Amino acid sequence: MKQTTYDQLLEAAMNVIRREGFDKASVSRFVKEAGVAQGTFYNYFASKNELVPAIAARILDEQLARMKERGDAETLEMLMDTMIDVTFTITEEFRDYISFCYSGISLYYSFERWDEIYRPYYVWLESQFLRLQQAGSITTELELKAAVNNMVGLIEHAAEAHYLSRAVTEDRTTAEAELKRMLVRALTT
Amino acid sequence: MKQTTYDQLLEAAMNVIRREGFDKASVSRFVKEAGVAQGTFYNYFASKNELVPAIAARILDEQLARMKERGDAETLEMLMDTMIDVTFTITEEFRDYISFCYSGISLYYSFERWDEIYRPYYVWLESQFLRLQQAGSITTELELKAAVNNMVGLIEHAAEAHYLSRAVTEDRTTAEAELKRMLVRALTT
Amino acid sequence: MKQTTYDQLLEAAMNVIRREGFDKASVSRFVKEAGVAQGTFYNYFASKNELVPAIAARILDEQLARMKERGDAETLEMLMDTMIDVTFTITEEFRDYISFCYSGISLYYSFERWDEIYRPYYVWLESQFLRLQQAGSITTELELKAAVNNMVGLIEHAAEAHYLSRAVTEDRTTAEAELKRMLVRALTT
Amino acid sequence: MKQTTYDQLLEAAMNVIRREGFDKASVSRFVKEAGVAQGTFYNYFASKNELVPAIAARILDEQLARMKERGDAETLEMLMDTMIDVTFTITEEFRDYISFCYSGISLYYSFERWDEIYRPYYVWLESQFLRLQQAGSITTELELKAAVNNMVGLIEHAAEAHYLSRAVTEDRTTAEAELKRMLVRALTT
DNA sequence: AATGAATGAGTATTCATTCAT
DNA sequence: AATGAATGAATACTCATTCAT
Repeated sequence: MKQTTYDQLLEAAMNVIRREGFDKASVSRFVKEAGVAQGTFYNYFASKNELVPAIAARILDEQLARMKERGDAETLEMLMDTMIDVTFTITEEFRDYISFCYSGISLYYSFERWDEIYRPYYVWLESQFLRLQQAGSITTELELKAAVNNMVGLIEHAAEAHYLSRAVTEDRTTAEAELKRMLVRALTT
Repeated sequence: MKQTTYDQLLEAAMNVIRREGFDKASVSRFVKEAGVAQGTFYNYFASKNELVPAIAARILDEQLARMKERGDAETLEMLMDTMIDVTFTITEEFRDYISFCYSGISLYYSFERWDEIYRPYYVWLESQFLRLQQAGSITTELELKAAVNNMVGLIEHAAEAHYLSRAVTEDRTTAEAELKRMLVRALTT
Repeated sequence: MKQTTYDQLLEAAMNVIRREGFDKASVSRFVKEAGVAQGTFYNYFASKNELVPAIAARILDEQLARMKERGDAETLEMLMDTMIDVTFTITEEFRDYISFCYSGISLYYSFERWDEIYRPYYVWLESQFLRLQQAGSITTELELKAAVNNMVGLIEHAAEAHYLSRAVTEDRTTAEAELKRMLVRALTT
Repeated sequence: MKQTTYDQLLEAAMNVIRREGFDKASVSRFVKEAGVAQGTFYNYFASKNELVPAIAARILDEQLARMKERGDAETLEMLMDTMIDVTFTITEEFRDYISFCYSGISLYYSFERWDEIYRPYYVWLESQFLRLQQAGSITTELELKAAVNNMVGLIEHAAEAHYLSRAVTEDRTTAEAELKRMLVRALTT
């Protein structure tokens, strides 16, 4: 399957940024690595800064795709397992970009930009929740949006603490187990 | 007492860097903020990068000065109390610069540069240890340099975990108490 | 035929350098004189220093073009006449740049850079020699590369002595005649 | 005998200029090498450029001093011998500065500046000529100023051709002998 | 006479962005 | 959609010179 020019550019930019850092990396390096002309970059990205949300979106897209791959969960616990596992894996894989995306977006853009990027992810999660509620697997007492929000927040926080901070002591399995216990206590009656 | 040009420049640079970040901050902003000419900057700093170790040294100088202010400790525990308290306070005050100094120095300079900056700090601490040992307040079994090294490392790690990571849960008093218990166990027989 | 931007820049730079000298001349003067933007210079020359070999190459290109214009020589003597005449004319025309190129290239670049610049010139000369040898106009005893090398060296030395040193006494015709006599003695049996 | 600050500065500047070239050499290097403060330079030289005629004068002073050392010549030939010998020696010793002085003075100053520098030298030579004429050793037919001028010009030209050009073939003794023969033919009846 | 801190104009170079083809 | 030459503002750094002490 042929890669679109957009994908070529984004991938090239991510490689260059990982090697050189966002500030030192230049648009001319991106296009050289992607094998396209200088001006082509601006057919796909309004500016160099626009790469930051694009990379963030790419990571979240990947994360969502992998969750969908696992099929519909039958219980809340199964959904949690999927979310935890995928989030930890993605955080490990894209650790080089995550904190850069956080600081980059907060530097160049408003908070609404984050919301926009996260929207498809939340939409899918909420539909999963709704399905489980309708099937009776989750108590309807749970306020859906808040619950999803908290889950995502807790899981991301744990994964980042595990992979991005200098002070990792426990192994991934332990970290995931502790996280799950906390989530179960928080979300089930 | 009139502030020296060096102090004016360093303070101005720290303000600008906090506002704009090191990369975006320009030498011309530093000098404008300090109210001196462009060239004056280079009478005091060989390059813009040279600000990084200068800021690190300034922070450590301040830390050392505050410890000296407290006077000579009579027991190891009193010395620990001073170190912990001052380190936590300084880390809180200069939290905006600390991780920037870590990454900046490791990026632009060799490890020896850190040693050089820390030297006066270690020299003073070792002299305090020696004094306590000679006064009989610390067992002479303790290998002085290693002990000082470990103490500093542990305390800094704890303070940074407390103030720089996004995951602060316990309050400062608790964090300090736990830290001290660990240190006491580590350094007394 | 419209002049390319490269040609505009090179010509402008040569004019400015002749007037102000290489050190005093600034890139901003080059681009102003060429009527292009500051950044355009760096689309064609990696640095200001890179003008030095570019000017040298331009002079040698001109020299080679004029020799080719004269058509294929039928005897070694005719080839000599062409080389001598063209070299003297070029040396006179570009006297302002020749010693500057010598010192500039040896200052900023390795000897290989000279070789690279001279290569097309030597390639053509060697092909001319080979043709004359195959046509029987030159004895095949002559070691081709060394002969070409020596010829070029002698002729350039004489032309430079004539036009660049302050001590010109004889007229050009005499200088050329003496030079030719020496070359004939050196290269024919 | 203690060296004056002026002498220290001039000597330091000459050393630095020989090593780094006039353009790259900086006033701060001069004063560092001379061991004086930055501002002191400007107590002795109106500008950095003013070093050029100062160096030229220093060389000519040295040349004149060495001629005077030899005592009064009794014949024109003896005077020639002295001039030739001293000029060749000085040219060899100061070869690094001579062409730099020529181009520097013509670049920054008017021709009169040269005259001014040469004046003491010519004054002394003319007095020597006059003495020899009055003693009957030189024919009074010789127009004094023109003769001195030509002598100096010829000798300097020969010495510079010998030491500064790339094409030195004959040895110094031969060069001096030829020069003298020419001078004798030119100046004696 | 000597000092040396302060000056500020000047330079080479970079790079995100534009636009005619 | 793609190109890539042209743009020009911006930046770190240099250094001859001044001047109050």
